[in-house]
Parts: sequence; C-alpha cells; structure tokens
Amino acid sequence: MTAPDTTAPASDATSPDRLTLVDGSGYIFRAYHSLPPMTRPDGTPVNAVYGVTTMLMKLLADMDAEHVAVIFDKGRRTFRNDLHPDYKGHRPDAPEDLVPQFPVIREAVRAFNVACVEMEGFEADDLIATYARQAREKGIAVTVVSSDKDLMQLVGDGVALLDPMKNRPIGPDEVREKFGVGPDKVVDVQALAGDASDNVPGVPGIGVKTAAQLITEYGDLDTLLARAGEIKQPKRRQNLTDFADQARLSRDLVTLRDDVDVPAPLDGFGRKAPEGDALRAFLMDNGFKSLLAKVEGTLIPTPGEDQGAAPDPLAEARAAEAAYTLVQDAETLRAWVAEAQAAGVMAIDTETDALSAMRAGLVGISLAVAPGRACYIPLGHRAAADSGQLDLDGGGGGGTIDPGEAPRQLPLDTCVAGLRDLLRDPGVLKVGHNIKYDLHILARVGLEVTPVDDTMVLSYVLDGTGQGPGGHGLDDLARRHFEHTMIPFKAVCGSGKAQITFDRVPLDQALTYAAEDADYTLRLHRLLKPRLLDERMVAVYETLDRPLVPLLTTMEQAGVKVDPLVLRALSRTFAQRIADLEAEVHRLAGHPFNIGSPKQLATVLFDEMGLESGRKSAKTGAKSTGADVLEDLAAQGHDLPARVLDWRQFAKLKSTYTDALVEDINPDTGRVHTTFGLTGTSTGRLSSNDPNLQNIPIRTEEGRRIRGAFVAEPGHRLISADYSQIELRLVAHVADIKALKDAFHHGADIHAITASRMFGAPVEGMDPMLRRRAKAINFGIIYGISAFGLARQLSIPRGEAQAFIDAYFKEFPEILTYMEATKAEARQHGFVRTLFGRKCWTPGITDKNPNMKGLAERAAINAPIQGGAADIIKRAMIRLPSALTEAGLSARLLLQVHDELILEAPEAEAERTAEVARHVMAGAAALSVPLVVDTGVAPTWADAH
DNA sequence: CGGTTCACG
DNA sequence: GACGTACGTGAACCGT
Repeated sequence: MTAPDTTAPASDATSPDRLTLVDGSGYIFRAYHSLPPMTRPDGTPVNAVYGVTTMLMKLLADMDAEHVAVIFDKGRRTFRNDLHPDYKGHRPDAPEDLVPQFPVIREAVRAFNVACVEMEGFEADDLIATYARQAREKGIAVTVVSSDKDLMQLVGDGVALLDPMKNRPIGPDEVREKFGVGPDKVVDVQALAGDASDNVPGVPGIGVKTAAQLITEYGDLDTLLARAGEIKQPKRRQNLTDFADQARLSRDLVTLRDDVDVPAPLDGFGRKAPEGDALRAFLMDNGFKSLLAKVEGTLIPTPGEDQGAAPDPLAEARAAEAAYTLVQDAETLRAWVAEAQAAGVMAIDTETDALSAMRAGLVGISLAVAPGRACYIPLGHRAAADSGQLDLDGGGGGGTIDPGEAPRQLPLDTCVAGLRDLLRDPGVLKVGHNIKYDLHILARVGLEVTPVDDTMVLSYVLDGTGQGPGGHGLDDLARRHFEHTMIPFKAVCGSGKAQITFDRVPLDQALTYAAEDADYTLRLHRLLKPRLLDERMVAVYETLDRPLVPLLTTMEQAGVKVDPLVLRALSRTFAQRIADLEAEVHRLAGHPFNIGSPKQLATVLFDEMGLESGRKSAKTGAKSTGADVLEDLAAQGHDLPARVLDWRQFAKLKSTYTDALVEDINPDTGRVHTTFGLTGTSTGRLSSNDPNLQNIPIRTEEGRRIRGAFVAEPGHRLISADYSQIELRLVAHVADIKALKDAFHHGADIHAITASRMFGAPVEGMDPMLRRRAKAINFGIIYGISAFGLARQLSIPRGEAQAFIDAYFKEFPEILTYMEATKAEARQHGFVRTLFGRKCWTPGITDKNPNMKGLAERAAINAPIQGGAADIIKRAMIRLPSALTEAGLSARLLLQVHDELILEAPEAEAERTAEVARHVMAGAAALSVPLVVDTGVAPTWADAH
C-alpha cells in the first residue's frame, strides 16, 4: 500500500494539481510558546513536538492536495548575513528546552511520510518561494501554510497563503489590510518601513502606513527614491535621500529568493499515506497515546492491515473464526478491558428492552477488540421466555439456562465501574454502529463514552444513500462488504404477537447475536475508515459529521418542552372545525362519504358534480385531488372543494401535530425528544423523526399556533437564530454570479433586485406581482429550474415561463455556466461535491429516460447548494457549544431545522445567547457574500421566530 | 405496503 | 419533437 498511485487521492480532471508547502519553523516557535512544558518519560521536552504533531495531523486530515512538503530553516546564518551582518542579529538563542526538540520534530514529519526540506544558507521562506515558483510553472496551484507576513509577497496568481492558527486564508485583500498595498508591492513597503524584529533597517521615520502611501503614490521604491526631492515634508525628504541605499539593502533583505538550487526536487513531494508502524512507533515513543487513537484508521490503517498486499476483507472475514465470550464475572471483564486498552480501538454495542433511545433500558453490552474476538456482558436479563411457545433456534430450548429464574450476571454497578475509565480513555477509540443510540443508553447508567467513531456515519459519508441495495444498517453493510448474513433480530426475539424483548432472550443466544454486532462493527470500521483518505472524505467526516454525533446526542437528550394543555385546547378547537366542515361538505355533496379518501372525493367531484380536473396523479393516473387542483376549483366559485381544503388543513394539524405530539411527551422529562438522522438524506442535511420536529407548521395562522406549545422552562427563553436566504447566497458564491453577489453585499431586497434587472422596473415601488415572479425564479434556480416547473408554480403558460428563464440567464449568465458544469461533473463522476467536499451521489444521471435524467440533473444542481448550506449550519453547530461556554453562557442547543437553530437559555442570558449564536452562525463559512442571521427571543417558539 | 397528500426547509 | 417535473425530507391515512 505504499505505491503513490494507490495512496495519492485521484486527481480531479477538472482542477489542477495542488501543492501544500508548510512553513515548519514558524510552527515550531508558535507551538513552543503556546503549549505548557511537557516531557516524555526519558525527560526530553516535547511540547513543541506535540504542537507540530497535532498540526500535521490536522493539516493532513483537512487538506486534499496531491503534493505536500514541510520546510525548515537550517542554522542561523544565511546569505542575508553577507548583505547585512546584523540581519536577525538581535534574535535571542532558542530556549534551551526547545533545542533538543528540533531533531525530533523532523522525525515527526518523516513519521507522517511527508517530505521535509531545509538548506544551509537559506531561510525556509526562500525555499518556499522557489518551490512555489517551480510549481506555478507546471500549472500546480500552491497553498503556503504560514502566518509569517514575510510570505505575503508570494500571494496571488495561483499561490494562496493559509494562516494555520486562525485557519483563515490570506488573500490579496488581507495583504492589503496588513500592508496597505497589493502583494506585488509588499517588498517595497517593507523596504521603507523596515522590521525591528529582523533588524531590517528601512528608512527612519517611515512606518507601514507612510510607506504604503508613498508606494501607492509613486508606484515603486526605485521611482520613489529617484523622485524623493518632490516630497513635501522636509524631514521625510531628507531621510529618503540620505537612506536611499539602506532602503535598497532592506529590499534585498526582505525579497525572497525564488531561484535557490533546492536540495530536493518538487517531484518527490507526492503525498503518501503514513507507514502505520513508523507513525505508531513515533507516537508511542513520545508518549502521544491520545493522538494514536486519532490517527488509527484515519491516517493509517488499523494494525495488521498495512503491510504487504491490500487487505482482503472477505478473506479476513472468512478467516477470523468467531470466538465469542460471555462475561459474567469481574475477573473476565477486567481481562477484556485490558485487551481493549492494549488494542486502542474497540467496538461497542448495547442491547436494550425497547427501541426508543430515550426510554429503553440497558440489557447488555457487547465489546469487540479484534475481528472475531468479541464478548457479551449480560446485565438486565430476566428469566428466559417460556421456550415452549417459541422455537427460536431450532433447538427448542434455552440451552443450559433454567427458564425459571434470572441468569447469573455481573451487577450493573460493578460493570459500570469496570468500564468507566476505558470508555472515557482518550487513547482508546470506541466504535459503534449508530453509536448515538448507545450513547443515550450508556449515559443513563452514568457512562461517558469518548472518543467515538460511527460506522453508519462512515458508510454514509463514503457511499451516500441509495448506493447499491439496502441502507446503512449493520446487516446491510455486513452483506454488502463481507457477504455475511447477520443473525436476524427476529431469530432471537421472534416477531409479531409472539415477539419478546431482549431481556427475555436466553444468554447463549443473546451472546451470539450481540457479540456478532460488535464484531462486525469493528470489521466494518477497519474496512471503511481507511477509505476516507483515499476518497478524500477525511475532512467531511472528521470536521462535520463525526463531531455532530456527540452533539446531536446531547440535543436529543435535552429535548424541548411542550405544553400539553396548549395542544389539547387546539385539538378541541380543530375537532369542532373538522366536524362542522364535514357536515357542510356532506350537505354540499348530497350524501356522506369519507373526505379523507382521495378516491371517494374524486368520485364526488368529477363524476357526481361533473367538475373538470386538470391533472392526473403521477403513478396510477388517478384523477388528482391535490391542493392545487382544489384551489383552482375553489377559485372558479365551487364551495365544496374550498371546504375540503379547510377540512384537510385541520385534519392534518390535528392528527399529525396536536394529537400526536401530546403522546410524544416523555413522562420523565416533560419534554419531547426527537431523533436526528445523520445518514438519511442525499444532500447532507439532517432529518428528524419520532417525532419529526423539522416540519412543525408555521405557514398558516392556525398551524402557527402549534408552535405556541413549544415553550421554554420557567425563567428561561427560547432563542431562534436562522440564516437569511442561505441557499441563494450559496448560489451567488458557488456560481460566482457578480450581480447577485453585489446585491447581497448591499443588503438589498434580493427578489426585488432580481425583478428589477429582469423586467427593467425600478426597485422603488416594485409591482408585487413582478417581485413574486422573481422570487419564484430565484427558488427555481436553486431547484434546477425548468420551464414546466416554473409555469406550474406561477400558473402561467410554459412559453412565458421560458421567456422569464431566458431573461434570467441573460441578466445572470454565470448561472448557466454553473448548471452545465455541475451536470458535467455529475455525469463524469456519478456524484457532485459541496463547497466543503461532501459527495452527493447522482443516480440516474445517465438514464435513457429523459424524465429520469432530467430529475437527476435537477437534483445534481440542487445538491451542492442544499448540501453546502447543510455543511455550513453543521459547522456552526459544532462551534456553538464552546463559543457559549467561552462567553460564560449556559444555553443549550435544542433543535436544528435546516437553516435555523433553537436554543434555550435562562432569561438573563437570552439576549447574549442570541448574539453568540448570530456571531457563530454568520462566521461559520467565509463566502464571497455575507451570511446574515436573524434572531428572536421569546417564551415560545411561535414568538421567537 | 405502495400511493396520495401535506407539514417543513 | 416528444417526454411532462420544480429540490430535500417524515407522517398520517387510504385501500389493497
């Protein structure tokens, strides 16, 4: 697995190669000064080593460049000392506990299998400048990772600078902010202003501000010095004349050499995956055990798989003889804990007596430490079910277990105490399949679990939804990847009326079922996690979806308070309205019928009353009774369809919301706890179910009242913070639509601006009809516009809709380019990527059926937009808890509704909480358009919005 | 269990 | 020139 062609990420045909150059020396000093002293067991100080190591890990996880190298200074003397003996002369010697770390840091770089370059007589910056130039000549895009201002002169023309501390790109704008001039004039400004810390003399009396002003006025240093006599201020004129040579010398000192005869060729910087053993040895030698767990399976394959030929998971699965153990005493448990500790990676799974994560009780825990090596710890098993009724395993019995009494089990407290340290050990990675569920169960017995990986999320990030048969269930994945059929739940618990809960399952069967789950979760982890690197999905998994797992767990645990009295009152109101409307509809029809049956309703409308329906349903060709059809009929003056529309609205509100939500209130907490789905959508959005709290009504007045039942605790407030127009802003950014970007920069009414440009009407006093049409088109763009869709939405002829679209493309031509490029990308790869690298699969993109193909194309156009917005709010969510803590606030995040976050906070903190949320959300992505966040604070969700 | 409808973004 | 849909979800209900 060391050949570059298998480890280097596949180069994207549409984008140039990329090179990342890291200013290693800059890192060393920052790491040294920002970290407390640390030593390894032999006494060697390692704080800077640790800092550089974590930096490298993060960098390698986040970046997806094909070439990478770390550049260091070598020795203090360089050619600059020949020009100016005092150059950097005042620099103190490196601290004595830093000196021994220099060689170890180079070891660190090599342990990550990253090229490491330094050269006598030159600074790291000169080597960086040289490599950057060489790369540019080959058409390779360059990212320089450094916060050194001296490197700013390189920015532009395919060279970007990245500040690793603030993780923010430094472009021409940032350079201008710092030096008052563009990157090409930076050396001139530095030559005049000098640099006290490097002993670059410059010209006395001139700082960065004045230098920038002078260079801007005269163009460059030579012109300025030649025309110094024109300067008005006498002192400044004198100094520029007297110190002209010194200024030229200074320029030579600050100008980076890009023609160094570098010691290593650019070709050798191809990215290679680390050698597992070397990296593992390095981390262990330096006592960085917690880092080992982080790289295990991410940057390096898990033990035993990284040597020789590529791992064959099928062979491995067949070879590993399952050896499952029942844990019934403390001694055996200790042995398993020790084994897990030594392995550094383990799988964990819980068995419970119910499905609901918030209500289920713990019945047992299974652990796996190696393929085929797993155990089950029964904890809550009761007397086995009467085996006479169930022929569960074909053997017709519960093995050696006496069905009359509960089996021998470790006391829960003993087990919890025995597992506590292991489960929170930062050096031991805990892998689960949908581990959010297990985190809930374990939290309720007092067990904290960290760090965690989730094979369901890994599978989702890598393979998306709908790739191949089945979903992301453990059984699906075991079949797909290992050709292994898991023991079905039904086989141990039965189904239907005879179904038993897991606590009634005999221990021998419970063992094989439960241990198999943990076993295959671990095998899956070893298979999937290394794929992240090869398939360029490390950043999406590590920075977006993985951190969301514990966060969503706490959100689900928090729940949201719902007032049953409000809901019951609404139910009564709606019931009355429904009854009245039903009587009215029956009277108008002339006979009773089931209004809720589209079939019966169609008979009444189209056969008995003789009305004309425009549309048929898609699948069966039945006459449609959808809301748009009924609205047309109502608009023609027919009462019955109008009443049916009202009836439907209230029936929906009552059955789906006011009646159902009361049942969802957890009796223990008085709150409603949804489950957020992290792996359900094709775009990267979350979903919400049991109950769905992402579709609580708001669009009608009656529906909105339901939000009045979502309340804060006494003395608290709900805070709602939502992105304004995030998807349209993302379109403007991603498709680089100048006119749209300008409009967002001016904070204008975006739909009115669109209307103004398309229809040539002034924004002031815009005809509401024109604005409405522009708004529909803007939405259409997000959905991958079609003339038919727009025509239907606006109830206009298709020719007219096409004319609108043509006008839009004329006004915003970049959108057409974006749409075509996105479709091409989907056809070429079978997926499109969001701004942050998430893959959205586009099945059907090459379908022969033009209908299917069109559907896939529109989905492909929509995916980067919807998915990009999903990525951004995920980033905000991940940053929010620490931002709140740092601000001294105790607010809890409760809900996410795609572009909105709902928090709960003590009344006194509510306004500040809203500001923190606004700040974090607005700053969650650096787009070329501003992100605007609206907030509201109130005792109920209805009023907070 | 597929189809229809409708709640949300 | 026909094809005939706006993108993404989850839940309730009907009817087979």
